[in-house]
Amino acid sequence: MVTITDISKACGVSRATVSKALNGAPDIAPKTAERIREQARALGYLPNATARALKMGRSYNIGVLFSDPTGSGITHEYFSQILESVKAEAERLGYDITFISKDLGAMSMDFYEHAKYRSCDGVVIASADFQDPAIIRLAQSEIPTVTLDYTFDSRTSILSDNVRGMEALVRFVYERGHRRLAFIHGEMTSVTQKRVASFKKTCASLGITVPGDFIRPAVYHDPRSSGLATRALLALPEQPTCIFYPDDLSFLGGMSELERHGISIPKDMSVVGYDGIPLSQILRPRLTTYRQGAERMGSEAARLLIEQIEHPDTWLPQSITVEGELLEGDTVRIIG
Amino acid sequence: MVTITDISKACGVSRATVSKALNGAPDIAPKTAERIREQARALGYLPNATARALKMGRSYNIGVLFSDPTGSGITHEYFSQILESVKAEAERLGYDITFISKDLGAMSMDFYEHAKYRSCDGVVIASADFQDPAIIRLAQSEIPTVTLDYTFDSRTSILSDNVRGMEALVRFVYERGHRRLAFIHGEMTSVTQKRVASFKKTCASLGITVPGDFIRPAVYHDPRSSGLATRALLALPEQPTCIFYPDDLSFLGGMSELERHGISIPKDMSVVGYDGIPLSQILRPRLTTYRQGAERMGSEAARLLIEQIEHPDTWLPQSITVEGELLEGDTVRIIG
DNA sequence: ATAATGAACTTAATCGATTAAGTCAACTTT
DNA sequence: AAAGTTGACTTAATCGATTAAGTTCATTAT
Repeated sequence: MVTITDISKACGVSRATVSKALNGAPDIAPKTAERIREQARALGYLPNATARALKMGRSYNIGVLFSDPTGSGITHEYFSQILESVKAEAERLGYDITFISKDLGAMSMDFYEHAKYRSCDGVVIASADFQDPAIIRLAQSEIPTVTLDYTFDSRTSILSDNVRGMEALVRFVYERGHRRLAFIHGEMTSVTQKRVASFKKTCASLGITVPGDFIRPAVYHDPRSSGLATRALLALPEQPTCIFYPDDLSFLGGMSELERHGISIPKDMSVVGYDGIPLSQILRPRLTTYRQGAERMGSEAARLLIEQIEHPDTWLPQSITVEGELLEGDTVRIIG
Repeated sequence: MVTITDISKACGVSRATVSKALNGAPDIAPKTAERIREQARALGYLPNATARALKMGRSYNIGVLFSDPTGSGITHEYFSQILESVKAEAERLGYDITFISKDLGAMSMDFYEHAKYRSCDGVVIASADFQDPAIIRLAQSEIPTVTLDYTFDSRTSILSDNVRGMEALVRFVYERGHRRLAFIHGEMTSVTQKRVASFKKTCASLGITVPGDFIRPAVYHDPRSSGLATRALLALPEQPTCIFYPDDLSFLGGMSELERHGISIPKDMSVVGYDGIPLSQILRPRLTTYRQGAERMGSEAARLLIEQIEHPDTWLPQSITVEGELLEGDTVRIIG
């Protein structure tokens, strides 16, 4: 491995001079600096991030936390989009990313300890159980964090516009004549609460009454569970004309169930999804859904985290809401 | 930050003793070791991976390289499954993972330089252009590597059983009476070559003649391109009875195109995919496809890489082929 | 009683890079 | 000419942990 010592010997200067020259310090003669840089290139010198991190107390490495209780965090298209854009933005700003998990090999550590152990300059908490004490500990620690879709007190977060998204969907189907709307929702997280509340509120403001059994619990990203919820809806004496699914993938479970009953979309039943993953627009019929700005959420998360890392003293916690957009597919029939 | 120095002061011993005690060195009196461990716990001591890496020349960090030219490496379900299982296995063995990319912030470095810069103990090359000189440089460097779905000379690799997979699919549709098979394939990588060769060979051995225009080029994971290829096939005077798609996602493009022509699956046209991503089994009709053992490929990649890292002198390059399985969906009609 | 052995530590160097403080010669200022 | 200033370096400490090579003292062997 070529180190600054090798360069210093080759150039006949001290290691300090080499370090300064390579970092553009002002007290190095231009031609010395040039000679040093030339040698560094010739020898194939690469700075050692580890040594630099140790001395500077900055690793230029940020942690990313995906702790889906179901264990399939990054395999969901929505989250992998977020990961991809966090990664891209972080790299653009000179940071690498490392996954933060519980338990590393034999040592058992929690998220906070793992982040410290790896000297992460900050952590993006992308998908997690925000009630988990280990998550709370991390979010309340001295480590800069940015959470996605959840806000901890006095901490920075990136939020998807769940309230407006749901409102847009309800208005969209309302305008197409639907009055009997059923909503299958995911686990009762804060996001879900916002969506349910927005669904109810928008319905109410439009004069739509939603029967209690039109609101059905299911599990996010689980076609089976939304299939069951769909079946329950179909068993009701009076059926909805449009079903809201917790997310695009869940819609697929509903789709199979509807098919099994010989119900065709959108002729016999209208449906809308949520997320707007690329798949939703490849499917036929194209799903009407609300596309969350996953890409922007990821890049904003990385950007804000790094700003916070680089200006810790002047940092003011903030929440950014990233707007999405309604994708008008072919799964909502016009009634009347 | 609590360091071994703090512990050494609290216990009235030298830092060396603390280090040894915490690492279970044999020359520390059991009760001293216990006292030190007790203090470490009480003070909330966490080892510093950075310092340890600097001294030991081992970072317990492995790089993962996903460099899809289309830029959407990890957002594909197949690759995100691999990533997830590489991550899980690496963590189980005490390693963290860091993404390796070209260009980090202002510094421009290639993959090899990036891996060195971060002191990665090894790199899993999961998805890349294996002709890229930067990839070749990394794969031929002194850094331990494991490649997926490609073998560099004298290097370890994990291969998916493309030959057997394709053979299984051809035999499957053959047994159901199909004799006119069309194959839409992806970009001509080594994987594609294997699949095309296996397709042709199996057809030949079964006495099936494949017209030249039944073999169509497209692009992996691109529904649009496979849609176009599908259209071209439908324009032929004599059409196939079964279309092989390059992958499950590409099938979706074909599906839309077939639908547009009023062709129903599998009544009017049979199809098979490749990959066996979870989505393929959620769709209706369930896709007949060959499931690659993405999960095992990822965990084997991590396992072999780490073995290689930990026993560099006795390491013999090897290639492991991970078997997949045919998923019998509902997209192949029985003829006759 | 003296030497040898071994257990239980400590000393000090080291990994690679950064940086505050110091040195020294050349140049200005008065 | 003496004093001050500046430019261009060097010295040496430091980040936190590891480890080869001592050191010390108690115990055992001869």
